[in-house]
Amino acid sequence: MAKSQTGRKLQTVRGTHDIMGDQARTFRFINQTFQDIARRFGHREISTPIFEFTEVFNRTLGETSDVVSKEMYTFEDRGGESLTLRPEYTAGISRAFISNGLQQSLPCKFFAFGPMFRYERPQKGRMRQFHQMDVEILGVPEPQADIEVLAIAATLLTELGLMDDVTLEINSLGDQESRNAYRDALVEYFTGHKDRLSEDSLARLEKNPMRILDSKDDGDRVLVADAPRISDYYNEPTRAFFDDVLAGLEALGIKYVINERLVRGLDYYSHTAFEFITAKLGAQGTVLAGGRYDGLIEKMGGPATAGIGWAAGMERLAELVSPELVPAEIRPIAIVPVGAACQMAALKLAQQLRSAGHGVDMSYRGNMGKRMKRANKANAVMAILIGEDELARGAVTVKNFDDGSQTEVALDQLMDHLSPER
RNA sequence: GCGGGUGUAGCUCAGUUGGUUAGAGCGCCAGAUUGUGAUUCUGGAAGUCGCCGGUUCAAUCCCGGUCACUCGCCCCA
Repeated sequence: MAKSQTGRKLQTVRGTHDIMGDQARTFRFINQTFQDIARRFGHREISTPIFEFTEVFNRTLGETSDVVSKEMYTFEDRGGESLTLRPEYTAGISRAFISNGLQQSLPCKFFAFGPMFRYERPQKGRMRQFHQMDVEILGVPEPQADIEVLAIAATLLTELGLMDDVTLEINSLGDQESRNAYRDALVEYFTGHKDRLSEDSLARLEKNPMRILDSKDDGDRVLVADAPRISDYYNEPTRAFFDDVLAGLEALGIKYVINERLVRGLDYYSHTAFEFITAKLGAQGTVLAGGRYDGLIEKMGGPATAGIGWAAGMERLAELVSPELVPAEIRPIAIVPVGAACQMAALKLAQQLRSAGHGVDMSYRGNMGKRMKRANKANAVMAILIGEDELARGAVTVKNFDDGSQTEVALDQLMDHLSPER
């Protein structure tokens, strides 16, 4: 292993990775599929800075959330400002909405992607720098937005060939009134059973009681089984809203499972919350998740604006996507000059073909045999051999690498000869 | 932040009950083949056995620490 001058191993920072080779190709495929779909749904790209003033995140995500309390990459810049590398996209997009006065142009439909940063213990499907794709609709309080956003998700997972690997779990956290009523009931119930709660859940009871519903502790699960159910606390508007969302999913043929214990980690959610979950990734089964956050923008100091969106983890998706679906790199045409005298002619031809849109590979040194080897390694479709003999006749030799066949083609007919191949 | 597993060549892995020159396959480079690749044959380069310390006449092997990876918990995409 190579070492730096300080004698330390030259390696990436824990939980970060170089993305290259097949993984880079898979990422590109996923991202292009995502962007294409988002545009079809009328979403526009937004790209916000990778870091923001720290308040942007700790105000919106909730002081007690794990992300804020222990996972943020926060640092002071040279001017003494506290800045934070973004741990998720919604807060930054909401900030951008306010900063740019976009209430003038509601509704706003955005898509975004890029790296996120969370200081966590790395695990399968969990890194300190990871990549998300994100979709948001701002300014639509109607359930139609929930349905649309879920339709984008379902389309994406379908086109990535993952719909069979994944289950959509959905829940309604209710509006403020329903949520508060339920929360109170939960606290009362669990407080009555304090002695039987796990240590973790005792802490949750203080910080975020709804999290107890998610506990993996066996003792907690027994208690949770008899805990009050959120659906019993829905008020009429909440019930009607959730029913509309579910009816929309049914109309679109999107299968779902209602999970009344599904809660989200970040404070800003209300009404719809959902996760697409897979069993194929070990402990990190959530591949795409989101929900409604109607109060967030107002809480940040902007105009009261409804919002709903989701984020999907690229690394997690990439682990699931079948390699056959990922487009192969384009196979280049190799240009092989035979002898130094043909170097310039080869260079010109390469430029000509590249300008015409062909992928062209030309190696930098070596005799013909070497260059042929190199061309083969580059997975070229064919080699164009340029030698003095052919050149004198105004022609080149075209060799097909797949069947080994070889023909002489006049230079002025070369473009036509190549076009059917591309 | 907590617990388990792992760390030998670019990659996948053998191996040494502690002993002097640490191996294989793949890959890479070169030659057979200076106007023909993929096949075949021959040769070569490449390792401070993750790092630091301890035990020992002797450590890649045993012990401690550390770093990284990995699996799980917390939490999350």
